[in-house]
Amino acid sequence: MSDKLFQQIRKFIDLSANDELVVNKYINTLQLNKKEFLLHDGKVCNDLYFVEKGCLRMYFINKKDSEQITQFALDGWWIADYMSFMNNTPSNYYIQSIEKTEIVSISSQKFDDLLKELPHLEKYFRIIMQKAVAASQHRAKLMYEMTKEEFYIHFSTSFPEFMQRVPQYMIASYLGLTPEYMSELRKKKL
Amino acid sequence: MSDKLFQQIRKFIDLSANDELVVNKYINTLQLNKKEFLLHDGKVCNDLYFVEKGCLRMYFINKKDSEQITQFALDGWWIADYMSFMNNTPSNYYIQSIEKTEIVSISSQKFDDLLKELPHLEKYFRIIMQKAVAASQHRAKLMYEMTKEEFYIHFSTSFPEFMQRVPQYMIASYLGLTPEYMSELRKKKL
DNA sequence: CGGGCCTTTGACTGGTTTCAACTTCTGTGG
DNA sequence: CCACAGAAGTTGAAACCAGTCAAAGGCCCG
Repeated sequence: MSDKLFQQIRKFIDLSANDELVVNKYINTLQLNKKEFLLHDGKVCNDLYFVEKGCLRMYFINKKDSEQITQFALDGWWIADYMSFMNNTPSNYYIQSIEKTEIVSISSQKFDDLLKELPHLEKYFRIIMQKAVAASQHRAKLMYEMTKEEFYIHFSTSFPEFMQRVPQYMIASYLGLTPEYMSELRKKKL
Repeated sequence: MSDKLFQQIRKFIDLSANDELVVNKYINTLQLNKKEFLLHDGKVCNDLYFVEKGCLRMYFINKKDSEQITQFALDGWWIADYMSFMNNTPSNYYIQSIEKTEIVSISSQKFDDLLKELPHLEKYFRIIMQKAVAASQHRAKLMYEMTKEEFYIHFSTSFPEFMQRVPQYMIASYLGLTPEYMSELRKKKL
């Protein structure tokens, strides 16, 4: 069910068996097949999503009417449009499964209630958010210092298994380059 | 002293006069003149910094031996190299004042101690981090969807007062364009 | 008042995108 | 289980956004 989530929480704070029961009152679990949506443009991002197993992508539609991927979420990652989530404003993003995926979700209302009932979970989420900030600082640095070619090589050597798992055009989009150019880079490196 | 910090904390949680005294045991305040450093390459980022008043920049040295700015921090913002802060690993960044600046700082050790003594501050920091994640999602989206020219126009119209406050070459660096190209864009828009 | 840093200008270059056409893969229905 | 339509990936030519380099001008601060 939501084993990986509890396992992860326990990496950062103590969580009693009873706490676990409490958490279970607030969360939902859902099973997604390939290409199912958790969020789409125009809707408020009412939930935080935790990937138990599988893979999600987050994207928006750019001016040229094509999908621009901004994030992937793999096992053990939380994902949401946080701006929309916090302010209850409509999102411009889509969140969609790339493969069969198990999700734990919690609505913003229940998130508040849960944290009221179990305040020591604040620490877990504070750490998770802190890690997310660290990760985005790191990613921003990479994008500043690397050319597209270097960024592609960096990514493909850092996450070779991931390259197998998702279609090329999605990786190209995430890396901010065209499928055509990525194809050229690929050829060059084989 | 650290008025703005307490004021900000109270926007998100209750903070008693006594809590305030406790916090004061853990934090430091410091006054910086222009161009003083809080962090430099090779050093561990041992503190979180809160800008009471003034302006900081965070940058690293790229392959071409020039400064690449990744973040600014204005009044009311927290800044740190979170990767270095959390893992106690050496940073590749510099954090430096751009003008006369008042800072509140807290070391990672004292940060932990403070949160142990006042656990309900976890909520404040959770929210701060969550906002930081939201902001970086937003920034990433802008960088994906805009050309450099659009990004420059967006930035200069969104923060006109800031444009006056810091040298052009720093803004160019932050926006990821050369001073020469930015100069060209400027001319075009006047 | 002078030196060095910041900004501007213009010519040239190249990394990356765009477009269009072609090939290969994949999944769905008959 | 095969066929075939649409999706994904490749190729090559042309165009362009933005960087590089070099040199001159402006301006701040000691």
